[in-house]
Amino acid sequence: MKVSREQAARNREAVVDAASRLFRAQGVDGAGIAEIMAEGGLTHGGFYKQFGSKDVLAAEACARSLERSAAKWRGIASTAGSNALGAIAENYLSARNRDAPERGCALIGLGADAARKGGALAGAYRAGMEGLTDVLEGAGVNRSAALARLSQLVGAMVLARAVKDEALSDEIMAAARDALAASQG
Amino acid sequence: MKVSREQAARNREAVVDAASRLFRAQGVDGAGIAEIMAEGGLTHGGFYKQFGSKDVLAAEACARSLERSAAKWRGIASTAGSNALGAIAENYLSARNRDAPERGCALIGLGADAARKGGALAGAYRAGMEGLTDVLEGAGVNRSAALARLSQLVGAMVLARAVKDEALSDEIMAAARDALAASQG
DNA sequence: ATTATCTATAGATCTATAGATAATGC
DNA sequence: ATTATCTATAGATCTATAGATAATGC
Repeated sequence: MKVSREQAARNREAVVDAASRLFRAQGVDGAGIAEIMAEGGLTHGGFYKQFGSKDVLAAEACARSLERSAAKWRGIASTAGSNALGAIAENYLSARNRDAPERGCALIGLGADAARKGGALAGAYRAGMEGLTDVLEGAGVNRSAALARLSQLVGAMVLARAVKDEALSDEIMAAARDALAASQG
Repeated sequence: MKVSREQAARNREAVVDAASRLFRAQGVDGAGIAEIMAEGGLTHGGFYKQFGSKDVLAAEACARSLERSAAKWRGIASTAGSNALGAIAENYLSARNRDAPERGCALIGLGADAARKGGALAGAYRAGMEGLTDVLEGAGVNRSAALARLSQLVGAMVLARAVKDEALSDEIMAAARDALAASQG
C-alpha cells in the first residue's frame, strides 16, 4: 500500500490538480473529498495525511490555478504589444472559457466560496487576484484602470455563465470585449 | 394546525422572502429547507405543499429579488437625471451592499448557483438580468454599453466580496465607480 | 370534507477520524 | 521502524415523503 516519497509527492500534486478542476467546476462544497481523491487515483481515507483540512486544499488549488492564469496572461501580453488588454479580453471572454469552467478562471469558479468561507481560501484568492492585476499593470495599465478592467472581465464571465442562454451570453461577452478594446485603444 | 387561506398566502410570501435572503447570503446549497421554513415561522414538513422543489423556490426568490433591484434602480435613475449610471454605481458599489449579501444584489449572490444548477433558477436569473439591463437602457445607455457596465458592476462586487481585505476591496469598488462615472460623463 | 401544517423518518450525502495493511527506506 | 494508503465508520448534515393533526370553509 505504501509508495515511495517521490510517488507520494506526485500523488499529492495530482490531488491538488483534481481539486483545482473540480472546485472551479462545482464549487468547494460541490466536490467531495472522496471524489477529488478518486480523481487523483486514491481513496478518501488518505486525505488528511496530506492536507490539514478541505479549506487548506481549496486554498492551495486556488493559488495554483491563479498563478497559472497569471503566467498565461503574461504570455499573451508579451506577444500582443500595445494591445495587451484587448488580447487578454479576447482570450478570456470566449465561448471556450465560458463552457469549460473546470479549466476556466478561478476568480469566477471560486469567488462565491472565497466570499462566504473566507479563511485560507480567501487569502489565496486575494493574492491570486493581485497577481493578475500586476500583469495588467505590467502591460501599461494604471492600477485603478487595471482593477476596473479586471472587474469587467470577471463580471462578464459571471453573467455569461449564469444566464444559460447562448445568444445573450455571447452578447454579454462581445459587449465587454468591445468596451475593453475601446478603453485601451 | 391549519390556518386560513389568507394566512397561508402570507406564510408562503414569508418563505419566499426568507429564501431570498438566505440563498443570497449562503447560496442555494448553503441554506436548508428547514432553516428557510423556520425563518418564515414554519416547520420544514410543510414545504412541499407550497413548492414543487427547492429549485422552484430558488427561482421564485431570485425573480422577486431582481425585480426589487430593478425598481430601486429605476428610482435612482429617475432622480439622477443625466448621471443615472454614475448614481446607480455609487449606490451599488458601496460597503453597505458589500457587507450585507443577504440584502444585496442577487446577480452576485446567485450567479454561481444559476451557472451550475441551470433549471428554473437560471431562467429567473436571465430574466432578472435583462430587467436590470432594460433600466440602464431606459436611462439612455445603449444596449452594448449597458451590458458592459452591468458586467463591471457585477465583477467589482464579486471581487470586493471575495478578497476579504477591506483596503483592497474599497480600492476595487472605487476603481469601478471611477470607470463607470467616466464612461457616461 | 378539505387542507395547511406538524412530527417523524427514509435514504443519501458529507467531513473527519480510527485502526489495519503493506511497502519503503533506514 | 516508519509511513502512505486502505477499509470502515461515527456523527452530522440534507432533500423529500408519509402519515397524523386540527382548524378552516363548505
